[in-house]
Amino acid sequence: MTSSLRREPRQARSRAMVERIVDAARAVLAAEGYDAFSTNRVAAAAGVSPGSLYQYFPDKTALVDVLARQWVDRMSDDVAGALLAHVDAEAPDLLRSAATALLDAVERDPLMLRIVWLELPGARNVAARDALERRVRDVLTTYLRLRHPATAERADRLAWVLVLTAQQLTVRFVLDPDPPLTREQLVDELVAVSAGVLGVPGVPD
Amino acid sequence: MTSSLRREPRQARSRAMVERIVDAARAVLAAEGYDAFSTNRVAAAAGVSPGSLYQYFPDKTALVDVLARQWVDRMSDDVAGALLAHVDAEAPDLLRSAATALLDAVERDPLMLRIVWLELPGARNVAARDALERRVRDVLTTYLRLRHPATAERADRLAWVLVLTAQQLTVRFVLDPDPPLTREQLVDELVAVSAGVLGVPGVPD
DNA sequence: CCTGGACACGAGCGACCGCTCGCCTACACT
DNA sequence: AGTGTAGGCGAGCGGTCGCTCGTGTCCAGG
Repeated sequence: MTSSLRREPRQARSRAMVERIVDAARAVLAAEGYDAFSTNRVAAAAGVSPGSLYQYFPDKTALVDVLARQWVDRMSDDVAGALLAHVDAEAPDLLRSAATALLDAVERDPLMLRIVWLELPGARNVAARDALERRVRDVLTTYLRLRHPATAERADRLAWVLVLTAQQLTVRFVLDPDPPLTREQLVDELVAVSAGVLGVPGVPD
Repeated sequence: MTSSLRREPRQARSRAMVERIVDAARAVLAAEGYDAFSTNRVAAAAGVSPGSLYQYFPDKTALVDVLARQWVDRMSDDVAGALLAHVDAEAPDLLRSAATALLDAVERDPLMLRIVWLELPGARNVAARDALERRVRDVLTTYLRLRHPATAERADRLAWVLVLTAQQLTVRFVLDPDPPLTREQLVDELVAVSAGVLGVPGVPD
């Protein structure tokens, strides 16, 4: 991966400094929102001078990009891994496992979720979410082609619908301070939606 | 409704000025994004001095709020009206009509949709979307209780799921410059999702 | 001990922002 | 014409921001 750093930190001390800056950046963002996210503020929070910050990050957006990329990578690893772990199950068990795993992944870091989803300004926000969606959608499309050949020729459409739907419901559930349903109810609804789209039986009810 | 204007414009000339400012604000936002949306820039685009702008708007956010509120009002009128217009149909015709009407409404002003969804900064963005969602969800909840009494006790949950899902799919479809499905296919998927959640037959296939 | 260069520092530059306020014009009314 | 006033005007204020660059520090190699 090409680095977005201005100068590659070669010594342990330099790498520690970059890490301190990134951690401080995440802390400022989480605690005070994007409005307070100025480079001077981040440098101060890291106990570092603005000049030092700019030895390693070419500009402010590079710093945001590092945070967003870290989050997207971890999040998509979680989700993709969770889906692949249940590949061998049969529907509707598969759907239920996948829904639960997805919800677990989304719930793991609500602070950064809120930041990436709601705080980052337009362009960065969209880029991060797109990267996450594409990764998850690719995994799902591949799975559908392999394990659900009946829907093969519309696998890309189905993956688009399922990813956007499941993402929206889980994210909003986690971000909602007072959600109108419980975790278990949400999983039920996720199963119902997926079953409806896939044309497989969800709950025999 | 309480006005967010600093001074209520009483004469025709004043009202025309407010309108010019609001129109210019929308134009700047649409053409150059929120980064270029400075009060000086808007005033210049309206052919008006910054001082005049601040005779009617107490601060910058008030101007954004007017734009957002106009959009939310029109959008939610469209959606709620479209839903109520098909109240008498039977599923799955009802679902198909509702899905089509929803898509029509969302497609009506893609420019402002993009602005409210992607450009406005966090807080304003969320407030506008919340207002829209609540309005549509209320209509849907009422409908479900009346016409779908079998699901009455979970009507609020169902409305939450349906509104978020349909909203996400339609909005993303409209904003996506190269969507992976056609309009007709999207309507089909909306019907399938809704049918799955409601537990009614969607397409007899 | 001397020296050179990598690195960290932080005051501050230049630009732009939201917003104000004293001035001036235009018009209603005498 | 004279005059009071509502309202439009725009230079510019106070402040913040992203970012720079001259200076100082520290340490490795001779």
